[in-house]
Amino acid sequence: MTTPTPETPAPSDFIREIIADDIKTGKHSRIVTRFPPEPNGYLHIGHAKAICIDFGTALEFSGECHLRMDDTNPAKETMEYVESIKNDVHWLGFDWGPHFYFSADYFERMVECACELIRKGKAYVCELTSEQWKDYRGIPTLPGKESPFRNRSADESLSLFAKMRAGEFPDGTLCVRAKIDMASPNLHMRDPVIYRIMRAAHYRTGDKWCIYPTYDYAHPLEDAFEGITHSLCTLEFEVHRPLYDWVLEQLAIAKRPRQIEFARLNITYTVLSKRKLLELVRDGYVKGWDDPRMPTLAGLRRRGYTPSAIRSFCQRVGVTKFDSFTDIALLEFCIREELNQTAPRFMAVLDPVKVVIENYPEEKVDWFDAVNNPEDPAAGTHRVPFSRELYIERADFREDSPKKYYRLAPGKEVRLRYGYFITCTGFTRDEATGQITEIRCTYDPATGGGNAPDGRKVKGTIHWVSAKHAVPAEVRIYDRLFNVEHPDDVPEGVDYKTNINPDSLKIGQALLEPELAALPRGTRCQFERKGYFMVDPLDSTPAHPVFNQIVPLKDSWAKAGTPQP
RNA sequence: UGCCGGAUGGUGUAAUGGUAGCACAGCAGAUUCUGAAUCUGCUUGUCUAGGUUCGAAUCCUAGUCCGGCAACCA
Repeated sequence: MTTPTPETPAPSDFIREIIADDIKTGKHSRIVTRFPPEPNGYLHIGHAKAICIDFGTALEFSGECHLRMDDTNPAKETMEYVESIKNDVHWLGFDWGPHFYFSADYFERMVECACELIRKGKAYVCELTSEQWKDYRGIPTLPGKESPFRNRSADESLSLFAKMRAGEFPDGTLCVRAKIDMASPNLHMRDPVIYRIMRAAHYRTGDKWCIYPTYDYAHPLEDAFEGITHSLCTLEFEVHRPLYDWVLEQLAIAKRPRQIEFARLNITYTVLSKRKLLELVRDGYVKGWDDPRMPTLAGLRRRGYTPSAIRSFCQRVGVTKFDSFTDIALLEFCIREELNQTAPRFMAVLDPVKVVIENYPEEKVDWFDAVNNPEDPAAGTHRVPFSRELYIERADFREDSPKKYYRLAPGKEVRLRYGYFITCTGFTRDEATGQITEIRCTYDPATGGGNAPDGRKVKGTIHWVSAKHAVPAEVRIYDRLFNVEHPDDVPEGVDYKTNINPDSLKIGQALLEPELAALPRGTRCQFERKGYFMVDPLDSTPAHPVFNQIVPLKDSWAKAGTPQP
């Protein structure tokens, strides 16, 4: 198994403590974990947490982690999902080596185990319909009653089970139940179904089977077959643990894996349920599983998130049994933290307004050196052209000039980054729309490159592009998909989709400095003073560059509630 | 009114009977050719009530609140 470089020294948590203890006491000499997704959807950031726990702990303890498709329900599973899962786990930075498995490959062994349970009097074929079963099962506060088929002979059950497998009964008629305890306060122990009849083509086994094991029965077996030592899963399986243990006990399996549960990830302003994500894709609320607004790994990847930033996030989130809600600001922090160190800087104007430098010659062009990354001197510099007509950000000019405002305004001087100091001498406005159409300035020829020989300071530095060198590009500005912290938190009868943010995608035309327009697909960079962007890996072409905003830069000026003086 | 689990600042997470710490967020200031980054400082917390103890977030008792569980889903 290969490893991503650890972001920080190994964290500790209650699961790692258990494992460390198991090694110390000699219970296990080598640990084996597994990540067992059902291939019925794309992996999302919640899975990333589980992957980091499953693969991460195995790695730290020099063990191994298996990737297993938990495909016991053919109705919802497809090969497309299998491929996407493998791709995403790999992309995140983890490697399962030769340990890639399918539950479906264990079906034969599982049937043998079921027969053994029947022979031992621990399971039986039941003919109650699921409707009827509701009465027998009882409710949490009252015990259930036993199925009339519960005490039929093992031989009879065995024979019926064989016929079930042979396809002699319609879907949903007979089933195999574990014989446990109809009075158990834990509903999962009231003779749960372990095999059901379901005629559905399985993406891996085709039409070979018409009976399929249920999760509760299959999972402990798969874990045992693979020699898993620690079976890590989310909290909702906690009440299933007695059943997990029961199955392994009845079959007298010597080396029994231990199931340990941790809290699943929740993040503000997003939903992390496969059902809902599928709905967003299927009903066109987003443009696919890899829509950059989606919390799927495919979406985050397309957006420009890095595997290491996601791993860093998962580590910062921690591992506990407390059902928590993590602030999406933490995820944004993680990607900014990394990109600040690694992303080259360029200038791009997203909402352009023209500036004319009145005292700058018509045909002249200056080429200035721009630092690629102030955090990394080794990244070098690149050249940026300056000429008489420029574009600056509309928001970097105001007619009035409130206190603490140090961008461009009539009579005020600012620095054009890496260029000259300019002073605004006037502007024209379209009277019909009220929009500023052109800003007039003069420049100080002594300030080339952005430094004043007389040592005078300007408080404001703004970015710009030379009009005649500017390259137009499409920019996609993404915002959170939901406009409330807890999109799922809706009153009875209200759908979570009413919380969808209608402005989660804004497409604009930006003007880029020439070098920026030449970056290859998939390149991450910073638009100075705006944010981190990535050249879209699919849609961008040299003739039509497309940039996705990964995350904006923090903006304390905007936060100060600025627009108002 | 059943079973299982959980409760530490706004959020997430440490402290395993001995000074409640870290991160994110927020707020101030310094610095800055990115109102970014960086640096400094600050605000805010042990669910409640009893008990054990020299000493309790931690142990005990009783409550309160929150989450999960009644698919032939996983």
